[in-house]
Amino acid sequence: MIRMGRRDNLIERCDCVVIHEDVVQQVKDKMPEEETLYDLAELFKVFGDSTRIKILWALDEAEMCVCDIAALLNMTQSAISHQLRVLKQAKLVKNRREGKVVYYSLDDDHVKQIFKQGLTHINEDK
Amino acid sequence: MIRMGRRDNLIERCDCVVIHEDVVQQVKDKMPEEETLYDLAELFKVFGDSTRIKILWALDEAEMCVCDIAALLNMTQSAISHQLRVLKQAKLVKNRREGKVVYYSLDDDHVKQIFKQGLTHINEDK
DNA sequence: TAATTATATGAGTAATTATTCAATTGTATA
DNA sequence: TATACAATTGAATAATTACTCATATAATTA
Repeated sequence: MIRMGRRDNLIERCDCVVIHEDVVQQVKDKMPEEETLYDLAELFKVFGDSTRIKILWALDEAEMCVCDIAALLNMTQSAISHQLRVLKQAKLVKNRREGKVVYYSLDDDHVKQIFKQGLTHINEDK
Repeated sequence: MIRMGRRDNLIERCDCVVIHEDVVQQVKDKMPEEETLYDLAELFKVFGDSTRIKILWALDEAEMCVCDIAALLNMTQSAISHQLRVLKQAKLVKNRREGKVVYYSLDDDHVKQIFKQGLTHINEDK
């Protein structure tokens, strides 16, 4: 039974016979670092919630305070605040304080580009 | 106390006084349909898992069978199969059967573009 | 200072989900 | 036909998470 991983015990947990060892090795060599792919997934996870998508879209139109966003999306201010925290940690939004009011805005130029790519895929399904 | 939503009871659940009613209304008019934003979030949710990101990246390099992917990622073939199901439902991958083996490949040209945009954001953090 | 308001935050809860495990399906072959 | 194997699938579980509720913080104003 041919199994891979002799070089670097690649497949301790694979429960099947390797079919195309050469292809696997080639692709393995081309894969980015584990951490890069993890970070990428973490970023998309932030985009993977409709509330956050709405917030990002809204902030792309105009700078808004927490209360405005809550009104716009018909949600509690607390829920919005929690999500803004997530977006800020992901460095997608920034804020500035003006008295009691905190204004949020986009902190990244690529947000709309990422949206566009996503929409292209969605609309492809005719 | 000025509250919004008179026109279309927008803010039943907002628990704060609206600060910038005009801005909220302007942004509201520019927001895409609820369904569009939901679909967009659903798509990014698929990208928001490192296992799936790895699978997509791998398939961008080469067509592979389930067993190959499991070996490459050092995971069980069952786990991979479950994730391939998710990716297929999202129309991101397609497959073809050749005897006992099922080969998977990308079903979308934009996957790499979406990756690139994401990486641009990540690498922006110096 | 006390009251008000905008925002943030921590704990709790319900829902979602990635993986495991066991069993099944589909195909090839001995 | 019986066996082997790639892949799929369903149930169970553990972990994550979006939101609520109550409370705290920060800034303004009476």
